[in-house]
Formats: sequence, C-alpha cells, structure tokens
Amino acid sequence: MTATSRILAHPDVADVDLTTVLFALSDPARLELIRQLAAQGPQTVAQCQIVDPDVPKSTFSHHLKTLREAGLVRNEPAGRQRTVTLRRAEIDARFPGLLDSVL
Amino acid sequence: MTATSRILAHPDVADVDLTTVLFALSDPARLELIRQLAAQGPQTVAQCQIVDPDVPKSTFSHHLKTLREAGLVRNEPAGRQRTVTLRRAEIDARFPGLLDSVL
DNA sequence: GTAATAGTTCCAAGAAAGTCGAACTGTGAT
DNA sequence: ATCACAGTTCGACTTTCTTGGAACTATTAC
Repeated sequence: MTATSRILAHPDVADVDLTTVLFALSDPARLELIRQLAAQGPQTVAQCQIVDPDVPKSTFSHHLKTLREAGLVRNEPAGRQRTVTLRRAEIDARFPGLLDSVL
Repeated sequence: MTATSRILAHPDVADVDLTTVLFALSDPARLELIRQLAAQGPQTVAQCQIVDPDVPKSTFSHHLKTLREAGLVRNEPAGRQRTVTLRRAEIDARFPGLLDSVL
C-alpha cells in the first residue's frame, strides 16, 4: 500500500528555464501536441494521443513528462482519467511572445 | 591539392525547420552566442569564443556548425579569419517574434 | 618558400534522449 | 470484492548529442 499519489510535480513558473522549454518544443511530436492543446483547450491524455494513434502509450507518456517537467503543460487527475492543460498564461508571462511564435 | 572550399553550406530560409531551430537554441552555450551576435553584430569566431574562453576550439566549432545548419547564423571566410553573422532578418521573416522572445 | 594563425574536420568515448513492452497503481463500474 | 480502464513507471536497448584532442587546410606575414 505505497500510497503513490497521482498528483505529479509541476515546476513553478519562476523556475521555468528557457533552454529547457526550447528543448521540450524541439521535438516534432511534442510541438504538435502543444499546438493541439493551444487550439483545442484541455484534453484527456487519450484525446491528446489521437494525433499520433500509432505511438505506444509509454512513449507518449514520456513526451508528456518532458513537457510537464519543462513547465509547459499541467497534467492533473480527473476521475479515472487525466486532464492535460497548456500553461498558456504563465508561459506568456514568463516568455512573452514565445508561444505565439511557435504556434 | 584537394581544393577544399572554405565556403560552408547554409540552408535556404525556406528550408529552415522550426524544431531544428528550437533545438539549436536549446543549448545554453549556443543561446548565449546568439544573444551576443544579436547585441554586438557580426564577429569573428575568435571574438565569439571570448564568451566562453575555456571551451576548446573544436567544441565551439561544433556548436557553430549546429547553429549554421539550423539556419540561424552565417559563417563566411573573411581573410584569414571567419565572420559569424546572425541571420536576423531571414529568421524574423520566417518565424516572426521567435528571436525577439528568446533574446 | 617557410612559419604562424584561424578554424574546421575527424575520430573515439561518455552522456543523454528516444522507444517500447511489461509491470504497476488508482479510479469507477458491476 | 472484482474487473476493466487510463495512465504512469520501470528496465533494457538503440540512437543521437556532446566533448575534446589531434590532424588538416587556407590564408597572411616574413
């Protein structure tokens, strides 16, 4: 009973590093996901995955982790599922114009 | 006499890929170099290197190659030396706001 | 011509990242 | 309670990136 929390760690906006963000965005699959989140708003992980139906869950989850740890997305429990949200306002405040230029 | 040209290949602006650019900028040393070029204009390789005097020539040259192949900088012969130039206008035209947001 | 200078390219070793199957965990439904 | 479901984590493997010494090339200076 190792009460493993479903709540994942998210960096504070102030701690978000630019080069880490740029790296996270430098992968085509990850950039595409960010674009979809920007266009369609929060989604479950399964919904996100529809973009690339062939990529295994574990691979997708890893990309999600990279984006989350970079500070770009939130990944929070929502019932049996999880909601993925682009941290738009926070990123815009920290790096004005960056998201606009890549979307 | 294998006439090895000193002229290096530079991608056309139209062929510059966003994820490649983001990757090139995702390294602290490379990003710093871009910032210096933006602030101080064209420089010789040696002048660029003053930012990080401890890094070996070969390592620095490799970073320069990454930036050049990504389409971010020009690297052209200038007498015995070489001039490194930020391709500001071209990048701004291709990805408006991107450079502004990272500088 | 010879030597010094400015840089790139080559090569090898170590570090980091991507990929994906399998095992695991928490939640909701029966 | 039990089962199915949604996702994450673990572990191993492969690939790519980074790093830096050594060799090489072109140019200018003498």
